[in-house]
Amino acid sequence: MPAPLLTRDEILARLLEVFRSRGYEGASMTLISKETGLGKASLYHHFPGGKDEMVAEVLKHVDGILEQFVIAPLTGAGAPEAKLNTMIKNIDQFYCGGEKGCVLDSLSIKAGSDASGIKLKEQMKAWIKAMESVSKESGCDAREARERAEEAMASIQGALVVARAIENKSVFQRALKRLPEQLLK
Amino acid sequence: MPAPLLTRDEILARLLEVFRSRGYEGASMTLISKETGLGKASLYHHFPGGKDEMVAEVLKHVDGILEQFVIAPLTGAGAPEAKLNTMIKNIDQFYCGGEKGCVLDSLSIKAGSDASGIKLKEQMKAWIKAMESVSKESGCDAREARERAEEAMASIQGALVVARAIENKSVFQRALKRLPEQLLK
DNA sequence: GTCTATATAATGATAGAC
DNA sequence: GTCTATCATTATATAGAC
Repeated sequence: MPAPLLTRDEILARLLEVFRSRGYEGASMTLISKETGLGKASLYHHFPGGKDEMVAEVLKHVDGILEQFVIAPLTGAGAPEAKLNTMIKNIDQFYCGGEKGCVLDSLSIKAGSDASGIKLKEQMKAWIKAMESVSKESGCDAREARERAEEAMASIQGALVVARAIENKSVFQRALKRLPEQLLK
Repeated sequence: MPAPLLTRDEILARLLEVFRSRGYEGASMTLISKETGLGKASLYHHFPGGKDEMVAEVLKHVDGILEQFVIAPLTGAGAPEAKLNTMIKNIDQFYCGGEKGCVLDSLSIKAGSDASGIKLKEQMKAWIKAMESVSKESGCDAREARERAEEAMASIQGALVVARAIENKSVFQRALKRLPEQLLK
């Protein structure tokens, strides 16, 4: 009985990288095997439901990242501007300064209204809601805070798309820099 | 010798829909056959190079759409605000008010630095450049116009991503509404 | 130019040894 | 828990009739 080569968290972290760079259909079992270093049989041992279960577990893993990098910083104590700056620093790191794409975008192509589609929707809404709350704290009324948060989410996602497409990370960096004025009154 | 069921332009229009909704890997020949109404053998008659050639031809077709809906309106005669409003009306129609995604995003997952990747990059740059020119016309200096245009591109792309993810087209509508103040001095 | 039928390759998934 | 070997299915692509 060989010892596990990777912890479950390490496996999920690598799966996340494969899915966000290749999408659902582009992430073949052969590629997943290569990128994780695990044989196909090992992967099916960990995820008997195959790719669908991998996606489901990766999205649960993303729940944790979202909580740690976005929700907790934004909903804790402190001044709105300071809390927002923490989130900005975190997502700059998570997206490698704009080099890497967002899994909520990559996986949304395959996702219809199935389980993963619902999950993706919930996660983006949770992110928006957290930004909405700091916007309210800064003095925006309910509707304005909501709209500013949705626009901020679009700025982040759009900057990632454009940065990848034209291979220029500065677009993402400027989007991050504009977030405070975009969200706070 | 049966008569052609579809014109080449109609075929390309349908292929564009398949690729922008499913991405490269998600668009299987079986699905493409279903969505275009053409048998696989017919598809290979029109595109001997298979899916790669389809993508290449679809992107050439997108050149025309881009020229007609974006480049020509923005670089022709007229006041910057009027020209921009024409583009906004055009892309609102092309993306069905935010219902449909952008093929430059959907296909960017498969595209590395191959031919299609280079083409996607060129097309998004051409779009940005056209918006940059109206920004300059409105009084922005070179650098500011460039940055505003990149941010406008990110606004459009991001709004499409968010609108699809949270199933709320109003995000895209508001992004369109903000484009004039975003681009023009 | 389109069709049916088929060849060939890659895919997701499993069995059984260790 | 991981491996090699293999299965069944689906994929891309082609041949040849009409």
